[in-house]
Parts: sequence; structure tokens; C-alpha cells
Amino acid sequence: MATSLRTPGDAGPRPPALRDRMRQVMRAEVAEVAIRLFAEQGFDGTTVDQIAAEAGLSRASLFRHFGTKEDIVLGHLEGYGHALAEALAARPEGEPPWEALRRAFDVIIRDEEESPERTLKLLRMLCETPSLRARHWEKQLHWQTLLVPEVSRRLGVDPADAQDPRAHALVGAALACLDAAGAAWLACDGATPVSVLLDRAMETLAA
Amino acid sequence: MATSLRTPGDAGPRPPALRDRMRQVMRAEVAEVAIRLFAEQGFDGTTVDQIAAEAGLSRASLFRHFGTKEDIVLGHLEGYGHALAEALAARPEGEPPWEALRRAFDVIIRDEEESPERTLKLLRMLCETPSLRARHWEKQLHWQTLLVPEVSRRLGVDPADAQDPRAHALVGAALACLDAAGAAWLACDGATPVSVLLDRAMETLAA
DNA sequence: GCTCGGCTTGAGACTGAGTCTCAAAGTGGG
DNA sequence: CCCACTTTGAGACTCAGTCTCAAGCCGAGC
Repeated sequence: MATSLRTPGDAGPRPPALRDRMRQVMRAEVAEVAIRLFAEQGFDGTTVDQIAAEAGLSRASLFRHFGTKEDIVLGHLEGYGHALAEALAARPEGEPPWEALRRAFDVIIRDEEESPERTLKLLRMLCETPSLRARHWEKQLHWQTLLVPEVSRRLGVDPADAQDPRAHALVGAALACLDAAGAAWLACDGATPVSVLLDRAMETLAA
Repeated sequence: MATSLRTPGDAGPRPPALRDRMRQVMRAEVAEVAIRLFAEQGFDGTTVDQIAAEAGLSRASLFRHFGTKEDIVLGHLEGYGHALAEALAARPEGEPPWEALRRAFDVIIRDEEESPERTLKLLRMLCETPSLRARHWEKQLHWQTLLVPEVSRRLGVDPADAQDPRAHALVGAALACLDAAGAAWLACDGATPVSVLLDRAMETLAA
């Protein structure tokens, strides 16, 4: 048995992806229920218990899978952080950071444009619900921390020098442009592509 | 009596500034107590009841004066919105928006630098407390809505054209720079003046 | 000095989010 | 079939924030 021996805390290594797939499916299903309820009664007008009941799981389980009520809707944003960081790192070495950031954002834009209806609806809810806005911003702040190191590197800043505000400023400004583009996209009901609006926003700040 | 007659909802006109002054004083006093408790036990480790008890008022009254727990600490940021908008509007007509925004920020910097110790302590708490960060961001979003119209005007954008992302992008980016400068200022423990850090941050994005 | 009307306060009930504990399932491997 | 290990549901609990109501304060007019 020595070959299968493992430390006590070591979880079984073999429910590999199946569990995760299950998890993904159920998350998607719950999110769909929640979005429907939110659309019908508003975000604040819907209780977590209601979502749990409607989705057929217990309140406790719901909070186990989505840490907060907001994350039921915003959970899918979690992964964008690493996706962005990878996309940024993959840009050619000589490219100016601002341009590289613009191109990295294509990852998100492409993904969100796959179901514009859903994105538009979500964005609308986001605008009129303070707690959702706040949580959304929290996620973007996380993206920021993931993007800053690479931008620092490209700027030739000592990565340990937290006193240099430039990398933070660049990433924060770029994310502000992304938000502005999103707002404009919402304002025109998706008529103008986000990519165009984002170009327009980021050109205004061209370094 | 006709001369003193007024509509039913019209409050007596004559406790003019005294009430307000009282209010200001008590807000400051409560805030001081709260900040002390937060410093001792952390923001999340301190309950609103505790603050109320320590400050000598009821929980209900506390919520009457500060809408939320966060606002006990961040209440003073409320007024900056209008101050910023005024400062921006007062900048010379021909000045580029980015430069005008930079100069408008001097209002905040001057104000905050009057008690660097307090600001530094507050900023530190802000960094390590998600709910505070979120609320702070909410305030900045409000500033943004107050600044965008003037920037739109200076850009020659139709103010009703919500589809043009440029004004939003500029203001958002400027605020991002302000945040970056604040973070850097915190990182160097206030050694380098905020104004210098903000210059550095905003120059990086010079339009 | 008394009273009337409006405003502020405190007390306490109530809602809803989020955490924690515990016992009862389900599941996979030997 | 049994033995960990993990997931689940139930329910109690904390705390922020809202609401209601009764009591207190204060200035104005009599």
C-alpha cells in the first residue's frame, strides 16, 4: 500500500475534472435562475432564500458555492483576471504598455460579445444596483493587481518599488476606459461595438 | 398672521446654521471615537453598537447621522465632489482637460495634507478593509458624475450624447491616477508628497 | 408660565446577508 | 460490503440596516 499512501490532509487525487464539471454546470444553472428572478423583482427585491428555493438547493449550499449574493451574478468575472494577465504577457515585448493593455482587453470583449443580450442585461442591472457595482469594482481591483507586475516589468520599474505610481496608474486608467466603454455601449444599447468605443476611449489618453 | 403664514411642510426657517454646526461637531466627535476603536480592534472587529455606546448615543441615532458604518469614516469625502467640480469649472477655458483635472485635484490634496497622520492612518485602514474600499469607490464614482459634464463641455461633446466614452474615460483615468498616487504615498509612508506622485502618475498618461 | 407643533432621540422589533456547527447523506476505493 | 472523505441541509447565531412608536426637547405664541 505504500504506493497509494498519502498524507492525511491530501484529498483523493482522482475525482479529477468530473466534480469540477458538475460544479460548473450547477453554478450556471443557479445563475440563470437568479438572473431571471433579479430581472423580475430587482436585485434587492430578491432574497437569497428565494433563489435557493427556486434553484432547488439549500441556502447553506448556495453560500458554499457563491461566497456572496453578488457573486451569483458576477462569478464568471473571476477568471478574467488570469486570462487578462496571460494575454498581456503574450503581447510582443516592444509594444507600448497602453497598446498592450488595449489588446489584452480583447479577451474580455470577445468573450462578452458571444452573448450580447445577456451581457447587456447584466450591465444594465450592474448600473442600477450599488452593491453589484461595488462588487464588480472589487473584481476589477483584483485584475489590476494581476496586471500591474507585467506593466511594471515593461516600464522597467523595480517591481518591489511600490512607490512608483506609474504602473498602477496605467492599469487603473485602462480599466477606467473599459468601464467608460461599457457605459457608452450600454447607452447606445449595444449599437456600436465595444471594441470601437474602447478604442475611442483609450485613444483619448494615448501616451 | 398672513405675514408669518407658510405652507404646512415648510420647516421653521430660523434655526439656521446652529443646528448644522451642532451636527458637524457631533459627527466629528463620533468619527474620532470610531477611528480609535477601528484602530484598536479593526473595522470588522468593531460593531456599530459598540461605537454608539462609546460615543454616547443610540444605535438608531448613529444610523440617522451616518447612513452606513462605512460613512462614519468616509463621510468627509462627500463634500469633495462639489469642491472638485467647482475647482474644475474655475480653471481657465483653454486649458486641456487633463491638466485642468490635475489642478482640480489640488483641492483634495491640500485638504488631506492638513493632517497627514490622520489621512495616512485612514488610508491604511482603507487598503485592508474591502467594505471601506468599496464605499470609497462609490464616493469617487459620484465625483465622476459631477466632473463629467464639465469635461464633456471642454471636449465639445454634446452633453446629451452618452455614447461618447471620452469624458468618462478621462475622468475615470484621472481618478485612477489619484488612487495610484494615494497607494504610492501610503507605500512610502508619506515621505514623497502626494502632489509629486500624482504628477508622476498623470504625466505617464499625458494626452 | 403654559401649551402647541415640529424635530430629534431612544428603544426595540424586524429583515436579510453571511458564518458556523452538526448530523445525515452520498461517493469512491479497498 | 465497509471505510474514509466530502458534500449537503437544517438551524442557530451575529451583525448591518430599516422602521415604528412613544417620549423628550425647544422655540413661538398666548
